[in-house]
Amino acid sequence: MAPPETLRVYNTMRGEKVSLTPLEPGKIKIYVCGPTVYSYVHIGNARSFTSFDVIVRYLRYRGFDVKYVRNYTDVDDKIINAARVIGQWGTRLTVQNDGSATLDGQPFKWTTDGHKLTLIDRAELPIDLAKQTVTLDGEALVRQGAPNDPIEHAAHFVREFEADAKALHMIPPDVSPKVSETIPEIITIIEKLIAKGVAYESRGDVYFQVSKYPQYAKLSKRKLDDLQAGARVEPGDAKREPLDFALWKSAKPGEPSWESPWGRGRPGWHIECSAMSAKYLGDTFDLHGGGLDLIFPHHENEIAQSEAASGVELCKCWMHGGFLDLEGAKMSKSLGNVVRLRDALQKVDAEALRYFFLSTHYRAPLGFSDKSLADADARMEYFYETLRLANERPSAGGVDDEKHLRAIEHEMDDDFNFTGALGHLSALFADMNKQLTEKDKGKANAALTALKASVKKIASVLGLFEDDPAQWLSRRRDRAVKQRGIDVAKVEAAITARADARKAKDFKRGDEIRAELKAMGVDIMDTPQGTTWKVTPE
RNA sequence: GGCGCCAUAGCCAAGUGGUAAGGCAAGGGUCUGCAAAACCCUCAUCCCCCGGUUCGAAUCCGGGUGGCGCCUCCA
Repeated sequence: MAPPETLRVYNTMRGEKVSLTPLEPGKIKIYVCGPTVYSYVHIGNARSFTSFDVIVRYLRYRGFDVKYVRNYTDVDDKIINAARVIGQWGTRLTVQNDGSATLDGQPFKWTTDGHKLTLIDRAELPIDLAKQTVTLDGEALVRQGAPNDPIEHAAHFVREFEADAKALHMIPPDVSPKVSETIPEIITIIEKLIAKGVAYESRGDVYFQVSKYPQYAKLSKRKLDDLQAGARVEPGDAKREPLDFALWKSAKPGEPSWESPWGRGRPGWHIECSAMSAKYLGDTFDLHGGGLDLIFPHHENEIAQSEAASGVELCKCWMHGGFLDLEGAKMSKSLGNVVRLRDALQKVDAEALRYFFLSTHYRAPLGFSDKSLADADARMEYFYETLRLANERPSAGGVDDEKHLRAIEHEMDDDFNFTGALGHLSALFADMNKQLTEKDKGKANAALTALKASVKKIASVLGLFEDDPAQWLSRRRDRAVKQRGIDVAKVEAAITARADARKAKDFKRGDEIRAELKAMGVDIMDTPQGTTWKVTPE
């Protein structure tokens, strides 16, 4: 399929939807700001990455040759801090995913005010834990046996991220560069900026001089005067002007550092993305993605650095994903209202979580709640139950389904309107169910074959329906059984007893048994193949 | 304080000038011994409020109210 001419994308720089015109016909180069790997990703992060996952999948579905780069920030203050905490307490302190924690094998209590993890009830220990606080941005993330090496700490959480991403059915990017592996390129860019007179060295640090770059803040549309007012100067900073930001930070003891023309040190936060995107995508590329919170200062600084260095536009179109909200507030590690992805995946199926993410447009806020998750899970059950029945039918040719695919493409072509597409997906499944009850089986099977083919195509875009339906349904039931503490043997005995009662025409007893099971959360279905049962998760 | 986003039925949520997708819930029906599942029907004369532009606005403009975000680390 030839890539369409009509695809429109909301460009934050312009504040409106623009036609996606690739720099090179048929090819799209996209850079997505990846995670800072100091702890586990939360579902807010996951929502954003899932959005770009579907966007990349759709661009490929549409026939574009996509090069997808998503970095890991593995050199950063947060990582250094997290590793330091672990170095201090080492293997003695662990906090499990369920919130329980131990110190030297003994359970202890902890609280968090959103910024600090406070250990309580353990004043007798060598460290005065009654007063001691751990600044981990609300994340009680301490893993057993972690060494006090920030790079190793980061590498560990890269692996954890990759496991989580895979569990959420995300496609891997073509390139996942790391800061620690891009140091030479970072140094080269900084040298270029110094040579051009927009950056300067000061006491082993290097800063970007914002006043030398007149277009600064064109993405976030701020006025320099306003920024000036709120600018913060750290005590240790050697900036010329408050708005200047660090490209290179001189090494402090215990921090990872590399040799540079300015002495040992490490890169500032923003320069890495400039270096990595240039290295893998060139000076100008098509799409740049990230969360809304990255607009300022991260992307703003990225633009300033890259464009000052290269003299050309960094990116044709800036895409920003909306936040995931928990009880009306943005989910973020610094607020402490965090649900980790891996914890969410314990409670709900990965595809149900994906469906939930896609149920609101990628730029809009998405409210997370147990109910919204349960709704998504119930919807996935409907889809999979339909597919299970449809898969029992033999394939038959002769019919095409264009209607649903075209409708979904129409939605997706308009700024990746996942949610609009999902509306048409409902129509597709309703059609499948109609065909499943159609009297003319031959005709129905031909229609179902075409509809199943459409589902398969859409599945590849949404990252849904990748499981075998029967297995998916079975896993869902297993999880619900476990959650509700249901005794499977008891359920099956009850079903047998009911079958006996029904055989004896004792429908009253049969219905009593049904009611008893219902009270346990078990629904039974009488089918031509016998009685089956299902459990709705709590 | 500065900048920006949002406000659609009981709930969630698409829809950026042409007369309100979809899902959940609810009510009715078909099927079933009864159920479940599925399917069908019903469910916003109207899109926070006020004013304006227009033949025509949920959609554009101005004002107001309410919520959120960024301005410090953040997807």
